[in-house]
Amino acid sequence: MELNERMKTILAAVVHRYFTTAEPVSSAIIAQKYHLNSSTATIRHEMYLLEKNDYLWQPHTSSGRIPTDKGYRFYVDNLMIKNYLQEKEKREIIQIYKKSKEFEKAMKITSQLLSKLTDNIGVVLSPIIYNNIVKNIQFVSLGNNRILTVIVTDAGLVCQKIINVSGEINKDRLNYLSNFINSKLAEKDIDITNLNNILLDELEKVISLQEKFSYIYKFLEECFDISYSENKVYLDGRINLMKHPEFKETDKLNYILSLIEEENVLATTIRGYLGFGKTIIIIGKEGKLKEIQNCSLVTSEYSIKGKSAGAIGILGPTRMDYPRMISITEYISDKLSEILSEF
Amino acid sequence: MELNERMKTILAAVVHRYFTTAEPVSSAIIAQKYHLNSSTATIRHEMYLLEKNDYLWQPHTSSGRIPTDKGYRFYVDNLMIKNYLQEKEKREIIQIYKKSKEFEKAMKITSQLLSKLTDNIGVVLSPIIYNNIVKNIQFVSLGNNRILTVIVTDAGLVCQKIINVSGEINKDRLNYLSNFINSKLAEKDIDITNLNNILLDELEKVISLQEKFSYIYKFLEECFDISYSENKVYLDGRINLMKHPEFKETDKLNYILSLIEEENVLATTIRGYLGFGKTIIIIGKEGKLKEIQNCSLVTSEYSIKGKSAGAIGILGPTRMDYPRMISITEYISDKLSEILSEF
DNA sequence: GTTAGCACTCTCCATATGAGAGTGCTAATA
DNA sequence: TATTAGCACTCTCATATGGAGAGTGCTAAC
Repeated sequence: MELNERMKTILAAVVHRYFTTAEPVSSAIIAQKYHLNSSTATIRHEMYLLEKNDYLWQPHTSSGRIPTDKGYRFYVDNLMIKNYLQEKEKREIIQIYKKSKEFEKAMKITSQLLSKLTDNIGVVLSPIIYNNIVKNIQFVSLGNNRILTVIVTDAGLVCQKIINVSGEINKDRLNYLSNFINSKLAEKDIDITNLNNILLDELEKVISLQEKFSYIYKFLEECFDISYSENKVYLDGRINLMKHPEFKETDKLNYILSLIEEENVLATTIRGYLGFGKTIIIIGKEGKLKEIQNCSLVTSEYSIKGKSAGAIGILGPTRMDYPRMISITEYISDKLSEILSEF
Repeated sequence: MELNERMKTILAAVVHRYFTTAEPVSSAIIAQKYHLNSSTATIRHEMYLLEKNDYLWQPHTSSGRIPTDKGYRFYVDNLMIKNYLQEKEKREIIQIYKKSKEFEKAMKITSQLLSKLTDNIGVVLSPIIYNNIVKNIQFVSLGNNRILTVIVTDAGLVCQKIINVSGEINKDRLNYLSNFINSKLAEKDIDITNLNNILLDELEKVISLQEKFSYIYKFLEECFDISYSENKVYLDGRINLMKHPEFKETDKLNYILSLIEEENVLATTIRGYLGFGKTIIIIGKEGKLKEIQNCSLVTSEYSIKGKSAGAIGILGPTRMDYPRMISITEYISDKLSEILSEF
């Protein structure tokens, strides 16, 4: 069924009013506050039709209406008016980012900003570096048979890993190995997923058979292991959920937070939406995770030097101010892209 | 007033029963379950005296009794029977720690273990390195005028920091500087707080006046800045609070969690108790933070190679199984000490 | 010093009641 | 045909009421 103009106006009004008050919206309120030139009876009739078509629902007969997931979806896709952050807000965000001279800090600040500005949960996925070309690998001997391996990629990402070796590696040998590796990296572009394949092959040509079966080879294998690129998740503002009346009951809250505590599940879900567009909005049951079926997720990709690197997002009740959530998420992801590209 | 034996037994019984059921404890229950050879009337009389002396209180006349902070304190100091973890539990903990080949992971696992085993919030403070002697400082050039500085201490702690330099530093010069610094470090023991004082003085003798006023000197200053030793806090199990009936009401929960979200406040508080003994127990209002006045904190120091390095702890309602909380916290802090010492 | 007995207090739960908000339906109207 | 006024009906929510049950405090007796 095609919605007529009045129905669209009413739907938008219900979404807006419900977001504002968190109470079912009555026909009278719409007539009063949204200046439709129709009587409550007419509005009621339209609402009845909207309900029959699954855009609205009632908690019980004789109560006002609440948007369904479908209602929200229609609103987001067709009715919502894009919101732009005020210049003042933008300046404040930039100001806060000035403190982040460091990668970890930038991630943390981002999740804090998201949660503070939206009163929801802020989520930041650390950059994935799979598609990054490795520019340089260095070894730093820390003593006690520990070696710090530092990998620098073309996008400027730095990955570190301390490796415990089961025997001593001579300093000169370590230097030789690192020089050899870096000369190979200079010769051809190798991305981080292929380190193991390509470099170990090359190294086999220059290391002795004895070394090949010793801890030195084991060490090299561990160096090139892609588990560098840990899926780190930065979460902030879990408490914010409690501000929303839909989570007044501790059970519901508990249910959601149990998912949140398992940071990885949420991260994997968000990664699953990567590549489908700059900003993705998942409303209620559209998502697969049953713990957050009365929540919506607004995610936005960020990039480093033009390469898509990760995503940030906010998680809150389906009853949210979508235009604002989207503008905040997008603006922050743009800023984060800029900052990470400068690092 | 000196408590007689029966009063002590009754107090211990009330603490135990109240911990188990979270309901005010009646005289009848104590007579039944704790095999005192006295009638309920007698027990009631003793409870009346305990209440008059501030060891117990009643939510209302004609309800059972609940321990006060003073009651818990007396129980912890005088009545409680030390609890030892079962061998099976110890093995499980050791098993889980086997996954932690890495510093960050060890910290995270520790906070998870604490929260899972105690059903409370697990807190882990990262090691402070102030009293550590610096063994070695290395510079790794990352390109784009970024230099990774790695400091290794005698306890084996590794601190890293990426520094953005405002101009290029010649590779040989960087090598010279690092060699010079390391030779000085070998000559005398310098702890991390004194890096700035001692090394900059020494360096002034070997760098040119031009360098002294350039970005190179600035870089060195930043290298030796002790902000390396960031007070990182690992928190786990915020949801656990909700399992406890005392936090059923969202307001109370909110109040506490607002503190928890400010990780640093909690960290600073715990640091404040460092040095007063291996295990410190703060019950209810004994603590200064008003947000957690109906909570108790059990903290235990851990060390690295015999040097006190930091603390772990659990935070939960004052109504907790103190003997078990203590044994878990202590056992885990010992294991953590071992693991960090091996790194 | 201890205890049986009992009146008294307070909570908690189920039930009842009425006001208020909002709808659905119908018949009248433009 | 679309819109609207009017009204009966439904459901929630806040408040009041009463009775059962748990537990105490007190007193008198042992």
